[in-house]
Amino acid sequence: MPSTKLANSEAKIVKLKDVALRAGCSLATASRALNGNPTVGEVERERVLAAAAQLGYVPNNSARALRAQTKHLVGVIIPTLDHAIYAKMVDGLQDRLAQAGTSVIINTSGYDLERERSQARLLVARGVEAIILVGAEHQTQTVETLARAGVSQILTYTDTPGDASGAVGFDNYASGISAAKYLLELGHRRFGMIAGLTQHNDRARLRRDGYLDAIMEAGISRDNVVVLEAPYSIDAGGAAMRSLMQTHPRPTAVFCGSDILAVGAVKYCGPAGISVPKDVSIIGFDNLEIAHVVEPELTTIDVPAREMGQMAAEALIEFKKSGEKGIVKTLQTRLLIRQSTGPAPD
Amino acid sequence: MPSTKLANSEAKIVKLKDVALRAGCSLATASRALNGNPTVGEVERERVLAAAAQLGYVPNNSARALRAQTKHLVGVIIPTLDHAIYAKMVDGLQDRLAQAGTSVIINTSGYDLERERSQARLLVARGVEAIILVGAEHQTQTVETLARAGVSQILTYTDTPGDASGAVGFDNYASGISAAKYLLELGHRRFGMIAGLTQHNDRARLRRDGYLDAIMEAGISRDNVVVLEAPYSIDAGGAAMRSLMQTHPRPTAVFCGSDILAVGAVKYCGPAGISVPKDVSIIGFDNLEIAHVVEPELTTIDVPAREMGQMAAEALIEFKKSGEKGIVKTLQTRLLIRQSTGPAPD
DNA sequence: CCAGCTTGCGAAATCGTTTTCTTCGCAACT
DNA sequence: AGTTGCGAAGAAAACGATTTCGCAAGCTGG
Repeated sequence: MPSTKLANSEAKIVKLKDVALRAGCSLATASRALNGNPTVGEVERERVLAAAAQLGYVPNNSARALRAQTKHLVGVIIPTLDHAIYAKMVDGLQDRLAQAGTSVIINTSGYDLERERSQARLLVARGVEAIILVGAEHQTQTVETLARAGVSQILTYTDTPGDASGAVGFDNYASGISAAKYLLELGHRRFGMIAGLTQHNDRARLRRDGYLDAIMEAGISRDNVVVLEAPYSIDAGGAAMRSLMQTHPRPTAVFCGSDILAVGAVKYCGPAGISVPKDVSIIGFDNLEIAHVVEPELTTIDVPAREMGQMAAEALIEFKKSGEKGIVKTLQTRLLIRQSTGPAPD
Repeated sequence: MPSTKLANSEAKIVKLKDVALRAGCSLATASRALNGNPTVGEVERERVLAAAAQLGYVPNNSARALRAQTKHLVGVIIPTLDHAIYAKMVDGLQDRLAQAGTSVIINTSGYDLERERSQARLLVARGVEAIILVGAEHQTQTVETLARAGVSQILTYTDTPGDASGAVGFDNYASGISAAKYLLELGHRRFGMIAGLTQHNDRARLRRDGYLDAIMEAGISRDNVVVLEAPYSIDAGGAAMRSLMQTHPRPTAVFCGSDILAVGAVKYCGPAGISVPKDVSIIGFDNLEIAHVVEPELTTIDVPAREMGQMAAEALIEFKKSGEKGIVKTLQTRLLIRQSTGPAPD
């Protein structure tokens, strides 16, 4: 019944038919003109384009998708938008995909792979053509659901695609190694690490393993390195640092799995009478803005998050064209030396 | 052919017709059964549901959306995901909307209203049923496009809905006043402000105006307050602070339109030999994480960003039910007094 | 000058649902 | 008995685009 609602009095939606009418041609021609089909003449095309512009025509995507079987829609599932590192990645992704006329639906899993799975299913129902995930570790059900629905997957923050269509990221393990090497060069011999929670998080795990392996490699005894885990929050980082500083002998260098943790660690030291970097060196990860704000400024490993998002978008586009699985784009992380690290105390 | 299914290369898509066939009923009945329409008998419904489950039926969202004109899809356009304040808002929004079975498409405008307009068009084309915008100032074309497409609009970060369907936010003007009042109470008489770029940004403008008006109200001469504008970045905040500190006589209190700017300001002071808060008091806005990290910790105005997102979601749901335009939900900002403010120097 | 090709365009089929319209049967009322 | 009312379910009409097919010119080459 038309009388039920009359909130929007003038809500006339302009359809392709209206455009065609205005341009004085058929629906078919209008459609072709707008889609850049070369079989339509120059004059006619101009007329259609002009009409569309004048009327402010916006094509109905559902109809288009229904008929043409292309939705120009991808989903992304990240742990949380709260952390700048993921927000930046999504920003880059979104930016690049928008240029290709593709929209992005975002879901957050809160580091919970179970929730990730249900989000994935939801996205499939929504008809996304592809999905962007973080990390290499996922439930087999997630992967299967996606594969069965013919949804291609791009992994980020990792350089090992596994069964996915592609991966865009960096070598977490190597990054851990580089942190260790730098600290070893500075003469440190007793190490600590505040890792993110490694369960169901391959990135946190690999950073830790790289760090540990490089230290072992240098002939340091496993007794001289203490590893703690903490959820990604400043407070948790501070708490972990406290535990670390209570061990005897205490480490002179601490590598943190994220700047968030590192900031917590640094902030703990001041009031506790521990000097950074004189008494203890601290390295972060991600190169967030806060790394620059905290005192002393944080030595950290820079992760090009925005580029990663952009390149993920490109990998996706590339994959859709070529159909070749296993595209890998590796980005480089860089150790940024600032003020939170220094030579080992005597 | 009776061969049930090829491995997983070419999975046959099961349509409603298949379900109906299997359940031995018509399309219409199958549709009704699946949608919980009460006019279908118990027995029939069970049969349809069973058939759908067995076949692993997933409705084609495009077709459904096309016919039923409901996509369970909303768009949000924010300036950038880079700033935690917006990321948090989106996070809250997404969270709450997901519970209602609605997905969110995110676009970023980079504080550019022109880009916002084109993003809006894109979202309309995608068929979003509503759109969430930031602030009250938008191009008339944006508003028109949305109105014409029958897309409801919810504004955030503002409490004045204008022509939109609703607004969820806070009183930027009043927040500016409260900052000024607090500084006046502390005895300050010469004021500075580092505002965000106020062009096309009503929020930045209102905060500034509230601040200024409250100061004037207290009988302070306009000569004793200097207002600068800066893009939202730490460096720009620092640069603005430098300019501010070079005026004579220089302000003893500075209000910044964002914590980002305030952090830049605070960071500038240390090396410049200016003590915060002894020589100059600084107030931020947003209560970002960095406000807590910088030394001294920042007095700031807390903006409940995540709640704002959640409430925007609720406003939207409410609006869809009632159809009443002009829902306004006002949130309270709070002045959080920390260490970057103190009594005016003698 | 005509067969054969290309080009430009319109009519109509199509995508997979939801929703209206209709029909049918049966119980209940006048 | 005839009519009405009602619940359940099927047939067919939307929804708004794209795409297939076919037709009518306008060429070209033999």
